[in-house]
Amino acid sequence: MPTEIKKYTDKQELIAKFSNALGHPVRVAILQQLSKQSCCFHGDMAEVLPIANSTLSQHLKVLREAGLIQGEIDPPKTKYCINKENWNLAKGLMIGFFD
Amino acid sequence: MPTEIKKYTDKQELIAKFSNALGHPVRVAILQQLSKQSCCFHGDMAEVLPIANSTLSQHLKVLREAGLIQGEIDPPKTKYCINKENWNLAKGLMIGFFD
DNA sequence: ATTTCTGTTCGTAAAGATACGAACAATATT
DNA sequence: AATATTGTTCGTATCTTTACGAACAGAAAT
Repeated sequence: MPTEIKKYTDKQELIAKFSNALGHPVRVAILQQLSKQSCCFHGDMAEVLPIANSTLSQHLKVLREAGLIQGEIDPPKTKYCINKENWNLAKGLMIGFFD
Repeated sequence: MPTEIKKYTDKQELIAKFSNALGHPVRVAILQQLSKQSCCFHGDMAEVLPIANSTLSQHLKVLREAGLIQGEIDPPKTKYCINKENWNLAKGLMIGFFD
């Protein structure tokens, strides 16, 4: 495992990872809503968005795995919030990227 | 064709489109280089990047179709440049998005 | 005219993304 | 205990992305 050849810098990988998470309009919509009010329930988003519930779960998972949001179960509902640390990291990277 | 139901706003679609283009580290690397020196030949990038020539062409096409770069043939070479108008559009959208 | 240089496009394979409904799990309510 | 509510996960189908080498195309030089 020390024989891993890095093809890209950590920064390039990070920018790509965050950008990828923003690469679908429904995920942009989710994040816009979430950044506006910081937190939101799955159900409230499902009412507004033009996708099936299961598809929404998948997109939320993508955002979670990219580190941009975090979810917590607040039975029987699930509440999703912006992960502020990574959100700010992404913000800084993107601003730096565009100069 | 008037019966098109819009699922997302133009802004959401645009952010997703630009983000998608940034969604692969090699494309991030290309744009970093290009934004640093404004223009660059295909061949010079090919020397540095860890991908085949044909793959590079594909990635450049993705960036072109997203509007972030433009290419012009300067025989026998091909020169690629940042599309400044769209670059600034993307910059503005991303900054607005992250607040 | 043929060869060289540069880059694109084609063909193709493997992997990932997106979508949905059905089935499942966990908690709360009856 | 049975039911209802809320989301997640599973199974599946379809499409897209990424990658490569081979074949191709255009201009320049021999």
